[in-house]
Amino acid sequence: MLLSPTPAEVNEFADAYMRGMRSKDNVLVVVGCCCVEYVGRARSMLGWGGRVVIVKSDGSVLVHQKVGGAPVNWQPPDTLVRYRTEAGNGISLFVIYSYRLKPPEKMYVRFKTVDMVSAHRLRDDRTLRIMGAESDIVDRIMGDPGVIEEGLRITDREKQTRSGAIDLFGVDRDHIPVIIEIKRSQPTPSAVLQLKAYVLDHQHRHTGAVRVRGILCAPSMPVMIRTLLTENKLEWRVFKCEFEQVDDAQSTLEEFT
Amino acid sequence: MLLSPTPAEVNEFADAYMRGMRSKDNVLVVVGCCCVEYVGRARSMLGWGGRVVIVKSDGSVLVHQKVGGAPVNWQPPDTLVRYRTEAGNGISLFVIYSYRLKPPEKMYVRFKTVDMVSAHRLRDDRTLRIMGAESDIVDRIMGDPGVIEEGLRITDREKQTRSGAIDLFGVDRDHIPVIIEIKRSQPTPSAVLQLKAYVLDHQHRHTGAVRVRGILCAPSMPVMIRTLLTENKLEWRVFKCEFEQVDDAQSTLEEFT
DNA sequence: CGATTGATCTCGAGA
DNA sequence: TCTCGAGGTCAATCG
Repeated sequence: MLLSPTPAEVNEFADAYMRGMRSKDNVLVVVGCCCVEYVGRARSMLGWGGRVVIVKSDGSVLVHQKVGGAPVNWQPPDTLVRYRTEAGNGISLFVIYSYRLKPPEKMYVRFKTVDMVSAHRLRDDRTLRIMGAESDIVDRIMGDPGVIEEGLRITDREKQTRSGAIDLFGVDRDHIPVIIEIKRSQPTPSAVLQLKAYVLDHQHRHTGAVRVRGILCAPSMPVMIRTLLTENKLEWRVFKCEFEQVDDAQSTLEEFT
Repeated sequence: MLLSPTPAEVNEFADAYMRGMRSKDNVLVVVGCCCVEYVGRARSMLGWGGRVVIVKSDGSVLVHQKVGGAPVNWQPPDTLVRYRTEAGNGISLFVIYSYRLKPPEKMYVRFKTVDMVSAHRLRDDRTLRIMGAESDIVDRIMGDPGVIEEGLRITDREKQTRSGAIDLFGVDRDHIPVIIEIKRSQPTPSAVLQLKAYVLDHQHRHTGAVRVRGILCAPSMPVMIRTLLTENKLEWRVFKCEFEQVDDAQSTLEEFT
């Protein structure tokens, strides 16, 4: 860790900690006044300002401004990273240069001052375990079909068809078959096409005047999607699954006053 | 900046630098062994491991593992952040707790050891200037319609229809109306549907035997998309905007050997 | 390897 | 405030 180092010192430091095979677990953090230039699938320029830059040994580079959840500039993993010093306008600069070929893109992060640079060996073999995926929502609806429609009864889950797997299959209160397609995020037109394919497939297999309902179930339903559904004689339900517990919301709010 | 501080010291440090109105420009960086719990739109758990955590004064919290371009856990801007110490299993923990109401989600980052904590005042009023967005490509084509087709004349940009906004609208050399949909990245089936909707909408409004052409313009055109376009009597043009300079690609490659 | 799909997407424009 | 579409989307999965 160095405080207010010269460009040459940062350069030496970065090379020392991020080069070689032993650096697999290492991460570099640089805080200072820099500008950023990106050329690749698009092109961008960011003028001088204080930022936090993270370089990971897998090649990821992240440039964070003081605001915003996303990096203002970045390179993805498997990018080649090199450290340099540059002489510009009489002052010396520390440069993080990153480059990759597919697609061809490069990024320059040029520091005119560095407040702090530090390297850290991160020992970490854990991966994120996440709950609330589409399958979990299917579980929830199987457990309580009433959230979709009164009198609905689910008979199959992940029912296989030649078009793929139907999320849920059942019958409504009038004994009419219902095909339900579930999306945990905002549905796309392809979700409508998918549902339509299931319905058509079911009608083909049960040749005759069998009526089949198709319902798209998602947390939101854009107008374009509603139009597509209506055109295809399909239905929709807006359903969102919340995981937040209400119990400590109150006490939490009090704490934040 | 503190090296190997106790949980109480980190807590005091974080509070001191991140509280109050003067901290608007401040960013906190914490490196250490932590675990993360998230509950909200989904739910997740991440076991103990070394990570880099960034807290911005706009409320953003980012948890980065040693690999990957995206944070493993995060909270977006406008999240409320509080620092605490917790006693767990005989050891003391430093905790970054963040919470927001819409949508309700919370995240706990619990540190059992902290290698380094630092706070930085980032002076930065610059915003990213980006070139090559979809609108820039639309500009480019407006300036030189010939890249799409000889004799094409553009009459409208962002022309509003009931189905949404058409990127470009014009007439070809035979005075036949042309609707152009532009994608800066690989087109999806929904782009075809969108274009089809515009064409149908135009035909509905101008009832009669008015012929309208629809052209999808993108940097690549997968076979499936070509099939869909053909089925819908639509056309396509492959058009890509290059930004990469070839000049230093060679020298760059040599440097990385 | 490219093609497709989901995401705690993020972010910004427009109603 | 909410909706909706674009993104240097990213990242995982599938053929």
